Amino acid sequence: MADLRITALVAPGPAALLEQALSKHDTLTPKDRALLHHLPFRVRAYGRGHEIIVAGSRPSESCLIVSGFTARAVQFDDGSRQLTGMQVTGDFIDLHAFLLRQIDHSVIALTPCIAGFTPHAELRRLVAEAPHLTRMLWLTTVIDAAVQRTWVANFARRTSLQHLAHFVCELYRRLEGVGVARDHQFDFPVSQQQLSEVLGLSVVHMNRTIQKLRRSGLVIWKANRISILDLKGLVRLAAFDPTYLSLSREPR
Amino acid sequence: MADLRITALVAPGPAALLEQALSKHDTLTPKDRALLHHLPFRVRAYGRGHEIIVAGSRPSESCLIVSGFTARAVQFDDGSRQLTGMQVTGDFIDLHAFLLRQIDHSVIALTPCIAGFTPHAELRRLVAEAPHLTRMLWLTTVIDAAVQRTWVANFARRTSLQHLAHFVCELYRRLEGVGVARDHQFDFPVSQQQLSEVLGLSVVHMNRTIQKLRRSGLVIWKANRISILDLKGLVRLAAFDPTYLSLSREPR
DNA sequence: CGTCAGATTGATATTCATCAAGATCGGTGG
DNA sequence: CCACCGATCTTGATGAATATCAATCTGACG
Repeated sequence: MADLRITALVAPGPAALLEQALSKHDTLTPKDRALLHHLPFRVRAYGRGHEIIVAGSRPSESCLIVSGFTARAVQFDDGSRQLTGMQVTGDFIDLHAFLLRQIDHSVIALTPCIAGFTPHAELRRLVAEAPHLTRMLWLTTVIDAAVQRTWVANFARRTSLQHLAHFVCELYRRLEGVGVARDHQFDFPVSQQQLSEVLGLSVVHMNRTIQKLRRSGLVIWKANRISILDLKGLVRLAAFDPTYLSLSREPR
Repeated sequence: MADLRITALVAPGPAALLEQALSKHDTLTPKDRALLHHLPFRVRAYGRGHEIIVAGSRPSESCLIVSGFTARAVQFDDGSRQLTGMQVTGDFIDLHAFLLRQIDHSVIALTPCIAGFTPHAELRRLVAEAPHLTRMLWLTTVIDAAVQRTWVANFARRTSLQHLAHFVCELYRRLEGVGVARDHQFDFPVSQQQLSEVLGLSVVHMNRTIQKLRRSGLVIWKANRISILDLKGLVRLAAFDPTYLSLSREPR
């Protein structure tokens, strides 16, 4: 609890993070920014492996990641699960439930996480009053979908090595955008077991694919830290084209 | 051209289809319906294989499918492509471009298609004036994303037979919802080549997987028509749970 | 009847899952 | 300090799933 309070003082709060994230896509008016900063956020911390959003539930709040790595999880009958996407600092991960009502998947904390929650009633007010901000929030869900489209293509047509390389490229770009990665390096405290659930591989094959990527000399990956030595080479290997992340600032 | 005019007379127009599609998720007010029917739609026909939306372009209109099957396509450098989703009658497939500006993928006609286009300026007006309708349109993009999440899970964790079975289940549910399928049957004039691009398999393996599904006795699949003999069995094989399609009508 | 696209079959190579067994490392109690 | 433990990472061996290559078959249609 003491921990939490300190973090809240040192790091930007949910509203500031959201402002930063949205600003990557379009310029916000002073009125937009004011509205964002009036959104009330309840902040909560989660331990590794905890369920932040429970599949099948009907939340009355939507959730924004303040720090840590989370993943969307689809449960199977046999108890196994597939992680279908990763979210990082600044991602407003749960606008879905605002519209879906009943949420079809879980969101779990891959690492210790801090999340902020804001009531659907507030979002509803925003939609009624602030068309531009509404489009911006809508945009984040559409980009989320674009990322998933890319993931489908990766699963279907790329080798495991290319898939992993693409994953690293995407992660770096997204983390860089929120200031969590720089100089081609970032912390990635996610186990190979967890990563295998993201990439849909067995743990053994995940391990061998990571080793292959290491031997390629494009990255150094050890002790929960990834350093990209040759970003151009990695991008070429992954056939990574960041268009789908919509990282240009333009009128929306 | 004559063909097109006849179709427009016989079949429901874009606005009526959109009304029907949105009504699956929530009750529309008379005002909502009036606004929808005031949306101007430009209607156009496409031949098999034609590109309805071109990747990288910046459309000024958004597109709704009036009839036929379309797919989103991600192009690779080597000229091959992966189809990352299928759209059917009533799907407002291109709300994305309204927000993304530059569209990151193509949409192609898998069969002869009719599409309706409405200007972004009209949608923008709608967002400013009709909060409920805005949420409903937003909802359709979020459901689209939910479908893609499910696809990721299918690619990652299911056998090709289960994947195919899941695809048939989803397709039937969606076609049934817009009145294009009934009595556990529907036309599906898509070649195995095209389907292999959807499921991410080689054509040969696609063919063998279809044969396996036929031999299971759960479906009859010939001459571009699919008849589901044992829907329960197919659902069990596919582990199909339609929650992600959000087909319940409730306040959104 | 010839042609062509689509569907099918057989043979072989590659990728990946699975099972089983170490190796490494940080932490913990004696 | 050391022995032990559990979690994580790594390695080897084997079989199943899938891609690839090369034919052949089928039906629609001019």
